Amino acid sequence: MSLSNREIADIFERCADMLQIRGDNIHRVLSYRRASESIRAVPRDLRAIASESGLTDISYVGKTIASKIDEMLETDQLEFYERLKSEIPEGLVDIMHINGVGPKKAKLFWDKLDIASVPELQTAAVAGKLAELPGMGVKSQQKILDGIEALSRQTGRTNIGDALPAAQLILDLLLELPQAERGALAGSIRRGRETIGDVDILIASADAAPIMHRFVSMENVARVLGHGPTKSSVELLTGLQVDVRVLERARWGTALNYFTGSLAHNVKMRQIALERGFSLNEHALSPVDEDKNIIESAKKILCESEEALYARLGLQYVPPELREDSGEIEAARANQLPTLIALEDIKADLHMHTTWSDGKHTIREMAEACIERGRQYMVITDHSRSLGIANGLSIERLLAQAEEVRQINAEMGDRIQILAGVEMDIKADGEMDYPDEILTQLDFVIASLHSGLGQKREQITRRLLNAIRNPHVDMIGHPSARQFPNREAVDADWDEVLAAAKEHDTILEINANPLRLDLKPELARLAKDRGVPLAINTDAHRISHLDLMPYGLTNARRGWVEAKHVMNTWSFDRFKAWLANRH
DNA sequence: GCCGTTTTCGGCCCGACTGTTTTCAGTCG
Repeated sequence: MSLSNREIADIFERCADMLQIRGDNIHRVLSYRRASESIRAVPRDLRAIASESGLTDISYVGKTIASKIDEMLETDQLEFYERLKSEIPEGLVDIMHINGVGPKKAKLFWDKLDIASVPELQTAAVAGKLAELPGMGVKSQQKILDGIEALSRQTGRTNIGDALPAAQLILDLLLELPQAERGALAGSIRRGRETIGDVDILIASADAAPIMHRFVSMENVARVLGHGPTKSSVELLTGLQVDVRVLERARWGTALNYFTGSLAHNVKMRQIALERGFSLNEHALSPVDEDKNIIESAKKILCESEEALYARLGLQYVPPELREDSGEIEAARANQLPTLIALEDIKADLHMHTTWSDGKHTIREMAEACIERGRQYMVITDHSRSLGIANGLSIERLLAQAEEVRQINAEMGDRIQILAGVEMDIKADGEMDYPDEILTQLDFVIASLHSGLGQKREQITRRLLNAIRNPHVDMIGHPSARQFPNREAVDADWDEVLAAAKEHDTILEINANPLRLDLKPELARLAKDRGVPLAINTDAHRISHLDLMPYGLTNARRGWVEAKHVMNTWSFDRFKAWLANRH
């Protein structure tokens, strides 16, 4: 066994927590946190990076952390972490993750009451022992009990497909108030992350009280976590936490930028502001003196729009999806940000299901729905015979379906072009689910992994390569097969997979379903950098799923993908010519 | 512990809110 990127990132995160409890320098703690986040986002195997350009190429990985990574890759453990564990009980890290408890409180409980786990803390709280501690009281004790309960209720982060509609409803509700001048979603939901910790909403208004009141008294509020004059937080009945902040319209640009994040992006923004003689916060750009102290007498610069703020700092406007400190600041400075793909660029959907397998609507119904959504062409791609659970198509049924697709396509005239395809299983042994002579009779073939997802890297990689090298396979569907919340991406050698896809001109899909979003952004970025053709598809199993396309677009944008990288932005004639050339 | 379009040393965000305080500490984002 060898440690994965994720496991290594987890270890660094726990190191940061323990160092913080121990009271180490906060910037040292932050270094470990930043390194952890950075490693988590790396799409390639750390081992490959170590043997090539070197681990310090990863941002926030310096000499010390690089050598710690090396140690983990070689020995599967980290001496530094083991030492910390002998010093700080691991349970304190869990305690620190309770809402309302930080490193100081965790250490206090350990020092004074010898508490080293969440259950012990709960017992002490129920017995009323926490309230007797210095700086604590009955309310703090109750808050901790609530926090423990919330922790057990919550399964972590919320998928964007659940969070976004819920957030949008609340925003719309607040914007109905006459006092609300404008409003927006901020935070990770605006950046389009796959999962959301909590929802941030900003409202511009000169009269905050009615907005705060309306927000905390919504009918779907489970409990009010905070209710101040300009900021309130609630937990919804679904367990999702939502924060609303009210601010002056004149400060909208700085505030929206600040609360959109990411933290790492904001840090860089502030650095650039300082270079230009300003301290930047959510309220304004404030002129500073040589010692970087704010000059109180100087006039502060307010920004009513984000565009104005970026312009003030000499930067191109950075779309929210790029704000992860992964090169966007440098690109904005050099005026070299990409023109990200947008929904209007999409001309087709290359992956959808019908009643022939596990879809809910007929070919004709899906076609009409695609026409309504402005698609110029589409591919019907039901499941193949091995996927029995999804009513996969036998060879006879597959060919009969292709016949029906062509018939309906003829009926549709020039309203839309429908191609006959299939989503074929890459079987667990690496074989394709249909023989070549059947595949030649189809217009478009997707190959996907649906089984044997826990196989070892060599085996998964070999299966993907088999599919990519098959001359009849045009696209790999949801290549990593990850699914939120519980199914991890398969372990594959993505360097090899991308190289093969490039060589054989095989499309890798960006699956738009919010439970998949696969390729993930980091891999999509790597793929387009290496010249691999991409496509963004809904994988619709019913008409309403066709509207999930924007999630795929957002995911692609997070991978710096432009329209020119994506095949289903092509005209039908160009796409058809590409297919003809392949087959 | 990391980082460098002022730098290889000296920075690294800080304001709102809560609960405990009686002027502030801790947490959060």
